[in-house]
Amino acid sequence: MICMTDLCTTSALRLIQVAEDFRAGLSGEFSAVHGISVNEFLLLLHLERATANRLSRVDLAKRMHVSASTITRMAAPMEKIGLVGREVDDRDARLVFVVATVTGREKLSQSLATFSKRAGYLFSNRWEDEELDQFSEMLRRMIGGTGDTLA
Amino acid sequence: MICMTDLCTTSALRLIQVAEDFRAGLSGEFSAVHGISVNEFLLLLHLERATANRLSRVDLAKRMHVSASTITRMAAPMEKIGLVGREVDDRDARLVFVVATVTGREKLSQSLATFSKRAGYLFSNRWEDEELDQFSEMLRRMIGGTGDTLA
DNA sequence: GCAAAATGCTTGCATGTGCAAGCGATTCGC
DNA sequence: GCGAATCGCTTGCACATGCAAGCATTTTGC
Repeated sequence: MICMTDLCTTSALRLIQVAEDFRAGLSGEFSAVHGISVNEFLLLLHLERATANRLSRVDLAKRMHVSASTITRMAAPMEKIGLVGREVDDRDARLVFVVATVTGREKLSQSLATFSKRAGYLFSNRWEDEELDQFSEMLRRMIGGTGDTLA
Repeated sequence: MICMTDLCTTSALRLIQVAEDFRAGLSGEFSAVHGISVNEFLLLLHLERATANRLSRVDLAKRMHVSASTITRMAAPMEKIGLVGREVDDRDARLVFVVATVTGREKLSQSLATFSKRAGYLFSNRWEDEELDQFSEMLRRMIGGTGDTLA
């Protein structure tokens, strides 16, 4: 018996599986070719797509579904190797923004090319343009409307 | 300029984001209501859907995109609380299969209900049945054809 | 104005995970 | 058959991460 519940469940399972497959493949190439993790890539991407190209640590944490302490500990080595820097807020001394350096933006650009290549593998030669359009639009509708989105 | 590459990239980013949003929400409810992690749930689900309802540790590792040592360390506490047991292979003494106990299957059943409920939230009231059908079929095509699939 | 609550960030501790090494069992090459 | 290579699993170590506590700063309630 196929009912709506089953279809939702199956779709959600497939969604998780496809995302994890893709991410697992990405992980190897990222560390080998670019020397960064997928999460570090996503951190740089969040910065690039944020207003003013900078984000506080708690904002980053919410967008990346990790704790604030993880952001602190992710940013430290990225500062050390010059991918990101920090900016303080004039009005609120508690805020410490994370900003991408020029080096960080270059790293993001190179990593994004790898990402796009693999994204192409994931879809290409299987789907019509129209199908992909529709798929992308469906996913857009599934992302929460907070606006703090990557795509 | 919108080209195929951009569309693939955007779709892949959205795919990852939706999957992580969903998984993050699931994680809290699973630990609070069922006392298991999402990965433990997925381990039980892999067992349920495997032929003979059992899998070796390396098979589990491949299907779950984790290392073999992680399976060893995940299975140990699950054995302790009676969710899974172990079976040895008569012909190959190296193989130690992981099998779900009755308790484990009950836990899976309850957890799957939570999963389905949240999967329903993810899709329901937004999509037509036909759209969801198509979405599910698209995801099916994106899963590698090894057959070791959950859905 | 000021104390209390809230906010942003960091740190200590516990847990989860991957990698490499090690051990026992099996298969391969000859 | 037998040694070497392979395979399945486990363990030591290092690293990543969440939670709770702590500190500094800001906002709130009065």
